[in-house]
Amino acid sequence: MNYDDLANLIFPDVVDSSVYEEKYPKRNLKEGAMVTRFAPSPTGFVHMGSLYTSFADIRLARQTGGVVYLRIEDTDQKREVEDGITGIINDFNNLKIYFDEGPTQGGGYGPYIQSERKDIYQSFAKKLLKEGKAYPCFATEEELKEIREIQEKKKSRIGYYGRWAKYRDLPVEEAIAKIKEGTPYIIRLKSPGKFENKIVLDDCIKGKIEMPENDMDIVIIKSDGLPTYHFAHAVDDHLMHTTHVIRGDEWVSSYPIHKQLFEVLGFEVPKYAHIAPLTIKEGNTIRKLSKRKDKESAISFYHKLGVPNEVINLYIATVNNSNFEEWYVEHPDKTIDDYEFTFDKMPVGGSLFDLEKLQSISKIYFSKLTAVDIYNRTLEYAKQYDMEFYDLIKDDKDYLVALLNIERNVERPRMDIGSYSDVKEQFWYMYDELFNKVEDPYKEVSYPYDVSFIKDYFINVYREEDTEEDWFNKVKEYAKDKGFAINRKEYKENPSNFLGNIADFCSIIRVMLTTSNTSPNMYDLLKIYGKDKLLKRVDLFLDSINK
RNA sequence: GGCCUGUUGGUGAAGUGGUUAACACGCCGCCCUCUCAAGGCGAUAUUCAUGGGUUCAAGUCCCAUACAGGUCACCA
Repeated sequence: MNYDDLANLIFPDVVDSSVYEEKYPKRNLKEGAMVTRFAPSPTGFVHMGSLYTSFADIRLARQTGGVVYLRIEDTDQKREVEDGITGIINDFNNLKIYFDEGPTQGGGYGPYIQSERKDIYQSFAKKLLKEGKAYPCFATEEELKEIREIQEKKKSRIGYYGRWAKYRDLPVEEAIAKIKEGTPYIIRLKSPGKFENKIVLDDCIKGKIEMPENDMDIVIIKSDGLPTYHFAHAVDDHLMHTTHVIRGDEWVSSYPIHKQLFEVLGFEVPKYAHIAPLTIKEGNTIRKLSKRKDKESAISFYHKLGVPNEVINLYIATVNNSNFEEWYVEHPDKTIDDYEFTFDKMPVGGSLFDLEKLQSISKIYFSKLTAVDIYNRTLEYAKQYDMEFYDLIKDDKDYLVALLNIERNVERPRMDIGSYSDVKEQFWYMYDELFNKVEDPYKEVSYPYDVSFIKDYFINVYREEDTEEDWFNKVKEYAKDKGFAINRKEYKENPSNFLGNIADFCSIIRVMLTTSNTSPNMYDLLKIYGKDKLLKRVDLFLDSINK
């Protein structure tokens, strides 16, 4: 009896691994081209964290003329979520993020879903079995628990290794006999490593990290016949010819296992880049952004808010490469695709997720769009999230476009819109349907003097056809007549001589129309709103504050 | 507990032995201005976690301590 017998008993119907080596030849790419992959497990939807990692995968592959593919890691059937796979694929499609190869588009190195690669993993497991580099382990759950308890008591390292690995040196005959009896088992690696030895991970982002060599006899094939993450990683990334494994840094500590697995299998070890996660502050503790706990993690959160995908992308680019933001400001006409991302500019520690920063990026983004563009996108957004607003704007494009154009086509446009929902927020008062719904819109407003003259102003002075200059001259003239100072200095010198200054006068008009002390350029607002409606609003205003 | 990583202003951060310690967000002040936003000017770190050391020179290198994070599954 020898290892071959054991291997054939366990995997009788599996082809030789050399078949796969031939089937998946080295990729024909130019020097320096990176092959990367994004490899999620299908446990839910695409979230900020996935986007963050996949961003690096995609950018780096594209900018080196390489290949980026999507691989679904569904070897844990317990965690399986209904529609997990299609969910992820749809999310990426909706975000207009495309991979060169993957479950839907195919490619020469598939299948791209791990559960469909069972035979491949088993073939390589059989190879290791034959070579005596792996073995069946019959330890029961209780046995493993017992080992751990003893280890804890003795304060030694926890795990299945060395002398604790009781089935490691079980004679082949006995193993075969046990299997024939029907004893349940799994396949473990017979680790050739020693804990005392040091290995070095030369990480593309974090630099050199020294770690002890792996000596754990880790599981490679589970009782359901599927591989563990570690084993699948080695086999897949070898066969798919990944050059750079880009993944979350929670994997750093399993690097010794992975390096050993590649070596035992006779594979070339790929390069690794461990990305620090996006983190969030909860009270005083900082933790990884969680797709379960944090609303900011869900892409739908931004969609509901009306933040465009491009902005999410810009934010991710900003966090991903420390120099991107500065570059982007200096090159306003360029896009993310023009920037060259590098590993050494990626953050080593975790970066705190900052919604405020995202909003600021969004405002800059919006300030570069045309009014028509914003209108169209807002319409689309409102159709999905705000039917009331949709109905108001769908048939009167010109009106909203005119509003959006206020102070837009200038060298330094306004930056007060950071999302599609901000559009309504910004201009709601320009829609009587919305305004009339507000109960007592002027309840915070009061004046130390009678402002009834404002009606007179609108009836007798205000004219829609005036130019901005004429309009303001008339405002000044009128305000002066009513006892307001028309220049700031004059007022500052002698405030008691006046009812207020010109700003106070304008504020009455502004508050009347918008209920607020802040708004875009008033001349434009008044003109767009229209004199007839203004006269009605004035009545409403005066009635309300004179109550 | 073992192994690994990180700690620079209110926040995110640049920084790889010699700089006035970038930049961005925020906040504050002034200017401009009908308001706000934008813009302009300026302020915002006596302690680059703490303590030692190496060096002519240390945020940058070494050691210790503290704190934070990751990881030690038939989960990925």
